[in-house]
Amino acid sequence: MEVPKASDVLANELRERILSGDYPEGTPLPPERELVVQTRMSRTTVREALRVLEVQGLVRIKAGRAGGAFVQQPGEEYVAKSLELLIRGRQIRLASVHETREAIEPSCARLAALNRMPGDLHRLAAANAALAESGSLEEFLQANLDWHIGVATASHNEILTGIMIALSRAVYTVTHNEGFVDDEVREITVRAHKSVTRAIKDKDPEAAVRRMSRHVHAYATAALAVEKRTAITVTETD
Amino acid sequence: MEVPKASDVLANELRERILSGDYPEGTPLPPERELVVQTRMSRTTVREALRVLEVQGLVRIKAGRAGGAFVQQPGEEYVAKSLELLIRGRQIRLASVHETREAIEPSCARLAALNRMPGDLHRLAAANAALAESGSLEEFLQANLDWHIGVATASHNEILTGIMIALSRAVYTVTHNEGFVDDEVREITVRAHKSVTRAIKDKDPEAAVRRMSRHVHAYATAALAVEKRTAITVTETD
DNA sequence: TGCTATTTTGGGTCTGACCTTTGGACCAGA
DNA sequence: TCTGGTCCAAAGGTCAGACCCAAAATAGCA
Repeated sequence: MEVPKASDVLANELRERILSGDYPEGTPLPPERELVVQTRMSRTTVREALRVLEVQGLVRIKAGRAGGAFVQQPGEEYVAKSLELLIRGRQIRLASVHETREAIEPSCARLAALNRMPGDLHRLAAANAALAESGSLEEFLQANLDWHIGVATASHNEILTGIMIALSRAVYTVTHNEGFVDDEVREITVRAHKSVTRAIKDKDPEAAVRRMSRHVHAYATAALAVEKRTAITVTETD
Repeated sequence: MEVPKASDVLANELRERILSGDYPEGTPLPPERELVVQTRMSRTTVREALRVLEVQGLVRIKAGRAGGAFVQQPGEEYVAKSLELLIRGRQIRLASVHETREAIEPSCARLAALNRMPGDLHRLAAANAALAESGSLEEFLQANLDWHIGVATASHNEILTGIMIALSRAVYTVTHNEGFVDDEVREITVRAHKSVTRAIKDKDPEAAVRRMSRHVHAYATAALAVEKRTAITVTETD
C-alpha cells in the first residue's frame, strides 16, 4: 500500500514539468492561492512543495507584489552545495578530497587548454595577480580559489565546473585555519599557476595536464603533511 | 536591511548542529511540537525547516508513533540527485557528460586498482556475468550501470562514487531509448570490462587507467555517432 | 513634472483543528 | 504461558482561515 505525501506528489509533478522544459527560464509558476484551487490541496501543502523545489534549485521564490515562484534551471551552485554537505557531514578524510582533486583537476586543465576563450584568460591572469600581491592568508586563499575555479570555468564543462567549485571550497575551508601558507609556499604556488596558465593560453593540453597534476599533487602533499595530526580520522574501511 | 525567513534561520541552525556532529547518526530531533515551544515559532515554520533538511538529506522523517526527524549524514544519493537535476535541467550536451566521464572514470579505475577489497571484485564479476548473459536492452544497460558503479565503489572514495553514480545514471537514461546496442557492441563491452576488471584485480593501476580510458572513449564515440541527429542541441558557447 | 501616499498582489507566519500512521499496551482466548 | 486482536497515544500530515509584511503599481498632490 502506497500513500505518498501530497506535497511530494505536487513537487514531483511540477519538477517534471520544469525539467521537461515546458516553462522557459524565468516563467512564474501560478501563485500559491491559485495552485490551491487548481490542485484542491491546502496552501500549506502547496507551499511545502514549492519549498522543496526551491531547495533543489528549480525555482526562485520572491515575496511581494509581482513575486512568486520563478522557474530556474539548476546551476552549478546546487551541485557544489550537495558535495559540500557530503564532505562536511561525513567528515570525509581530507585525503579523499585531495585525491578527488588530483583525479579531476588535470582533466579540467586539459579541457581548459582546448576550450578556453579570451575572457577566461583574463580571469586567470587577474586571479594570479591577486595571488602574487596577496597580503593576508585570507586574500591568498581567496585568490587561489578564484584561480582554480577559473580553470574549471575555462573548461566550459558545467558538470566539472560544479564539482570543482565544491571541492575547491572544501579545500579552502579546511586549509583556512592552518597556518601552513608561508612565503615559500606562496611563491611556489604563483609559479605553478603561471606555468599552467601559460599552457592553457598556448592551447597545449598535454602540458596543462602535466603541470596541473604536479601542482595539485604537491599542494595535497604539503597540506596533508601539515594536517597530519589535526586529522579528522574517520575510518572508512569495510 | 536583512529579513531572513524564519524557517531558514531554523534550518540553518539545525543544519549546523547536525554537521558539526553533535548528534550521532539516527538521533531523533525533538518532535515538531516540542520545537515549537523551544523556538517560539509556529508549527508551520518548524515543519518547513525540517522539510528543507529532509530534501538536503540531513534528516529522514518518519510518521507515526515513535516517528520524527532522525539525523542522517548525507550520502552519495544526494550528490547524484543534484547532478541529475543539473544535467536534465540544463539539457546539458550529451557530449559534456561523456567528456566528464572520460575525465573521471579512468581515475576511478586507478584508485580501484589500489584500494579494491575482495567484496568489490565479487560485485564486478557478478555485474560482468550479468552483462554477458543479458537478453534485453534493459538488462544490458542495468548490468553495465552496475559494473561502472562497482568500479567507482571499489575506489573507496565517496566523492568520486557519488559523482560517478550520477553520471552513469545520466548516460543510462539517455542511452536508453536509442537502439544502438547490437551484439557487436555488447561483445566489445564485455571484453573491455573484463580487461579492466583484471587490471583492478591485479592491482595494476597503470593498466586500469589505460584500459578504462580506451573503453570510455570508445563508448562515448559510438554513442555520440548514433545520437548525432537526435541532438538536444543547446548552444553553450559564449 | 515629480514625489509621496495608497492600494493591491502575493509570499510569510500564526492558530487551532482534525486526519492518518504506527508502535505499544492491554486484554481475551487457546 | 503464549498468541492474537483491540484500543490508545504519540507524532507527523493536512486543512482552513486569518493576519502580517514586502514590493510594485497607481493615484493623488504639490
